[in-house]
Amino acid sequence: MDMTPSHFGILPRLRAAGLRPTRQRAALGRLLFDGRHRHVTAEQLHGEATGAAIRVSLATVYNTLHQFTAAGLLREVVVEPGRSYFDTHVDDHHHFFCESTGMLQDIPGAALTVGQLPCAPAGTEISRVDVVIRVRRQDRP
Amino acid sequence: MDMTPSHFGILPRLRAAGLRPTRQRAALGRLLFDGRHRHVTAEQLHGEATGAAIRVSLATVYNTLHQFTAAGLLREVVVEPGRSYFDTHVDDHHHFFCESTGMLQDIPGAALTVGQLPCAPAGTEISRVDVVIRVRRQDRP
DNA sequence: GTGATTGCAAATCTTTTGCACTAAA
DNA sequence: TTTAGTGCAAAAGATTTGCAATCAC
Repeated sequence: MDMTPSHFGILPRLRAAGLRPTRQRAALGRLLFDGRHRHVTAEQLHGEATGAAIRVSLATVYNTLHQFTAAGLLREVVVEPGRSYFDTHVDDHHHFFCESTGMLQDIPGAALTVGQLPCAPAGTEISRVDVVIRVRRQDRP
Repeated sequence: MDMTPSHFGILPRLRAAGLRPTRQRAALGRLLFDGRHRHVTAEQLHGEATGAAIRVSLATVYNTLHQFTAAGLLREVVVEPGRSYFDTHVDDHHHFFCESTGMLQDIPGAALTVGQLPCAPAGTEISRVDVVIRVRRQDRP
């Protein structure tokens, strides 16, 4: 798991991914890869950029998130209909999703084990196994 | 796992769930609970109804699917951003999702085991564990 | 310069809502 | 009757797309 802050490496990292290091991509990359594991929606990231006085259109945020995902820098997590989360942690791991707050949280790799896996249907191969543990706040249901 | 065809029992079943057995609900119920385990989107079900000469508006299909879900007759499965599937199989089980075709498929209960489960974050309790095995067609990637 | 990238606004797609109308009890 | 349920069309969100302007190389 690479937790290296990419402040200083975002440009080469974009180049390595075949993405031209534009002002917008670099700025969004710096927001995203700050060394923490983050789960953001396009709307959230756009808000952060705006708050940081970075001028980016929402459409570009969407495009960039998908380009980063295709390049393997991000991973898309689907837990709610009509809203996509992007995870800066791309290694194999799973998630808690709080239905009360909409908060997404990594499950430490070792804390969850998937035992026996079934065979994929004929003619298909497994591309990924996603486990989502849905939780609810006990106090306000 | 109750595989009883509900052709003859849909009206009492709706009443038991506190839902007035209207023409539309009964018709959609008959399409859904035919003894198979089905995974449908609102759009698909609306198409089926139309094809079967059942006049229902798409809005009513959405309302009905959510009412059935709230009543425990259906279960909502989220695997794609911007599209909800409803599963007529409400017992504990997991899914294959084919990214190539958008097809959803039940995983037989015994074929998948989740081993060690982590504790839920403080102040929360587990409401459900969803496992989605994403697969891709080998021939056309 | 040249082709990739961006911004904007409009378009698209799924889902929800408001409200007058209809039908179950 | 009385109240829940329905249809329609409009609204709401999230995401995408078309195209001219802009930027990296």
